[in-house]
Amino acid sequence: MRLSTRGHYGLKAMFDLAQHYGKEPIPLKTVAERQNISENYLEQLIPILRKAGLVKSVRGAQGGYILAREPGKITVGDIIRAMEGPIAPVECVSEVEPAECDNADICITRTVWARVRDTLAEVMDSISLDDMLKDAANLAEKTVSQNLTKGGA
Amino acid sequence: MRLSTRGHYGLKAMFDLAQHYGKEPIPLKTVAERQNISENYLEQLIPILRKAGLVKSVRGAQGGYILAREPGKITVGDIIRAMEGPIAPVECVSEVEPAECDNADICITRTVWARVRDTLAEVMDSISLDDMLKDAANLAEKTVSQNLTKGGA
DNA sequence: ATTAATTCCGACCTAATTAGTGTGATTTAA
DNA sequence: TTAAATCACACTAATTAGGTCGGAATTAAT
Repeated sequence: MRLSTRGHYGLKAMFDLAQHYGKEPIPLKTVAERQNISENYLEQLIPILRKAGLVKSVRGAQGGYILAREPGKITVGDIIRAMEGPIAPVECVSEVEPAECDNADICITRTVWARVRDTLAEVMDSISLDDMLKDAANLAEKTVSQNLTKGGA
Repeated sequence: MRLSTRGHYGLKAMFDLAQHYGKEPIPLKTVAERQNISENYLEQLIPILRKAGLVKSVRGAQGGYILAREPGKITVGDIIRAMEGPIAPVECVSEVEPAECDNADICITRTVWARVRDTLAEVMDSISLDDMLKDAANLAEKTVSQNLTKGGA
């Protein structure tokens, strides 16, 4: 039940773009450095996000990438589906084109996986990049107050 | 976000043992045939379940496997953890021995994965083999009434 | 005692996937 | 014109997935 680095790095990159969301495109090199990902590898991953319509690219000098929509309108689910394919603990309950199974009508494990799939989709679709930005802000605030407490007294 | 066949087959096998739970051990061959799994492969998987304390084996002729506890006391989570290792969408939020990460304190994607992990664990831990047996009974009943409707009229 | 059914154990195999690296062409702002 | 970028494609090493195979050890039934 593990994600590949594709999904992991994909979310990291998208979150980075969200943190620096504006009019200026962000070069991949910058994202790779900030997120500590191999630039070459990220260069191979980002077309997936582009083809999925999640980022826009600007070619040439001063070019880079920008989120295709506001951070509030991109969810973790969007990103993971793009990077890892449809959510499907097992093929026979894939969100798209579920594999045929001879005894699907009596298979109980199948209903278990369907429930897992739905739960997974629900939580991923419920978190947007904007939610993550807010979390980051909260976390930063707490860290500051912790530091104050530590440093103070 | 996909399960390997290990988890998939593991649950199938355990469900089969639950469906025929009693005093008599069930030979692996029977389970493999009923669940349509390669016997050789299942033979390689079942020791994992045994070592995890989920099934007991009886050697020799008329031997086989029995659930180590009542179906109500074995959950999907137990089985999946045994077959696939600790639940962890990414290593840094593994249920056991999470991998060290230099910037864990400020990493927001990490909190996302932790939430996914908890959701996943929650749903898997909430379903026991006994629940699955009950589902199967309900499903069978509906199928019968459907058949009656179809055949009748 | 023998046989047949069964678990148990470990070696082996092939194909696919993962997680990259590397090279170089193309585009474009400065 | 140059330097900073995206873009496209080929290559690779290591790991995992999903098995197969052969045979030893155990034990109920005959």
